[in-house]
Amino acid sequence: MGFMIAQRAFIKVYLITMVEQQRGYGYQMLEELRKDFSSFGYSPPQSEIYRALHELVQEGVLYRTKHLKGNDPKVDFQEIVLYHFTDEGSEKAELYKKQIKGDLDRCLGILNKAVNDNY
Amino acid sequence: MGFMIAQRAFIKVYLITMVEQQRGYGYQMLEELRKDFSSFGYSPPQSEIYRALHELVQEGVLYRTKHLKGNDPKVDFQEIVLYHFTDEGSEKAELYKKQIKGDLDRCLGILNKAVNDNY
DNA sequence: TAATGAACATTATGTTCATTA
DNA sequence: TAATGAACATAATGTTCATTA
Repeated sequence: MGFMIAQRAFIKVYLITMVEQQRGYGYQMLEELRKDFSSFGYSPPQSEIYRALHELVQEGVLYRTKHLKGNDPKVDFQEIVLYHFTDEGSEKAELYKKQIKGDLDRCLGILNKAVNDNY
Repeated sequence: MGFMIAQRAFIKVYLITMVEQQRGYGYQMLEELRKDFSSFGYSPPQSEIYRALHELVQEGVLYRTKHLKGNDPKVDFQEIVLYHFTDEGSEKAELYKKQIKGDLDRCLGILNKAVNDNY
């Protein structure tokens, strides 16, 4: 076991939740997370998002589809990658989330204890 | 800023608190921390304790004194190292603790948000 | 085994670069 | 600039070894 939860795992859980809600592609999720956490002074690095997504694909949780962003190819032909659950993906994802939930609680326990013990 | 608090910083705060309370030497503090956190599945590695203590000395917060562990040198001549605050040490330590408190709260905020958002 | 310390190895990250229907 | 990805660099750890008044 490590000390705190790994950033990667933390991000993966968010990505899973976002895919559940059909929310967007990598860059978009990155922006959303950055916005959501900016008040905490936390800005997830771009590389971590993509690494996390790649891992989820590797692990057979997600698969990818490519699309053009805009509907008018003349104006906007930027390619984006959307993510979806594979057949066993939803199940795997839930298991993973459950595991990470334990980790989050563990970290909360440790940190709360530290506050109690030292302040 | 990083993601979670670093283990080193976390341990340093505990060491400072322990030195405030005159509790023991490195190995002993290690054992105590391990015992305290065993229920969380967290066992701080030995190297981190010593590294943290060395850093606190480097930073001018603590200084060291060497002693023999037992009072009877025939029975026990194991050398131990005790730590004390330097003149400016207490002040520095309090500042450091204050800083880390902010970090702890930040981490708690992030983790609680994650639980709310994903579960 | 207790106690300290250093050396070594590895992983998780952060940073920068490359590419573009 | 938006979007994706890979490459590179480094810091923070975890693991093992050495030493012992």
